[in-house]
Amino acid sequence: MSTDNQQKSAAQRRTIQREVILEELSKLKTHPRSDELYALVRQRLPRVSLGTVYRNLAKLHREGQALEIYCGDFVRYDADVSAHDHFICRACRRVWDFDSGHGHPTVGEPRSGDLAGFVMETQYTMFSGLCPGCSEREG
Amino acid sequence: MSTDNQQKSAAQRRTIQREVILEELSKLKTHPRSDELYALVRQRLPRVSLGTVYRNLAKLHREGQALEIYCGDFVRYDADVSAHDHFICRACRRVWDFDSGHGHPTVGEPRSGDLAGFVMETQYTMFSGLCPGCSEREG
DNA sequence: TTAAGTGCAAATAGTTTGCCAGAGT
DNA sequence: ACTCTGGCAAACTATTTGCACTTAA
Repeated sequence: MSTDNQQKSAAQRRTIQREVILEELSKLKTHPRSDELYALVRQRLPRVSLGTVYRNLAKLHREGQALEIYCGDFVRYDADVSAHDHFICRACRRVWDFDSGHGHPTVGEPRSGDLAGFVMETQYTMFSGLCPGCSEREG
Repeated sequence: MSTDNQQKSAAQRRTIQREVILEELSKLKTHPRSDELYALVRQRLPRVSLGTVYRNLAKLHREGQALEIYCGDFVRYDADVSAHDHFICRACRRVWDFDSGHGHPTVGEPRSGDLAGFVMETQYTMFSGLCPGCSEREG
């Protein structure tokens, strides 16, 4: 009886804010924090609020247009949603893209019987250690 | 000239608090949050404070006796520090141990030249999706 | 027209920290 | 004794949310 085939997802409106947020995020390879991205977006939209940045990042993440990287203290964002992993420096906490070299094996059925029933959707590997700069500094 | 061969790490004192915290954490396979662990420890040490739980968990983590699992909203802890990965349910946010089946390949030299200089220390894979209970509920 | 989205500010909540008393070695 | 630790409460900070106003469709 309904005219749309979408389950019931509310209509999405195109806004300059979301557009600029995704554009600025896409320019970066640095996996910015929300406040770093906020500063950039503000240069183009001086009246934008941090709340809007958060709301749109969450939306972009839900739609699969952005990755959320949990770093403990905060979240970093990445507009590159292709299959890749990350390296986080334990000293400076910056994040790099990292191609682990063993690819992204798709996990089929888990081997142990007691894992039956789990629906696997995503997987991703986090590497950590020291980046070149910090490894020099720390010896 | 110094009598100890430790670099300068302050003397570690053995305290009941840390002992109980590690004991309770070790009993669990549920990767508790700090507040869940706090509730358990409190049953044995009613006057313990949440700050103490946090301080000791951080200490245990530094010493390699506990894992910190970043779940976005909060941190979960695990006393099993052997090589294993985790599955997090995106609906109920609970965490399970998960043996991915492809082991923990040690990453040798990164293949791309521009990754030279990175010191790799740890790596670990996070799986996510729906647990059996939530997958039933959500269809 | 109308409801999704925004700006703003206040509220949340997990975690950290300063301070002084208490306990391990 | 000498200091690392703990208890307590206040502080911090990343993130979320309520509300009235805008604006895309």
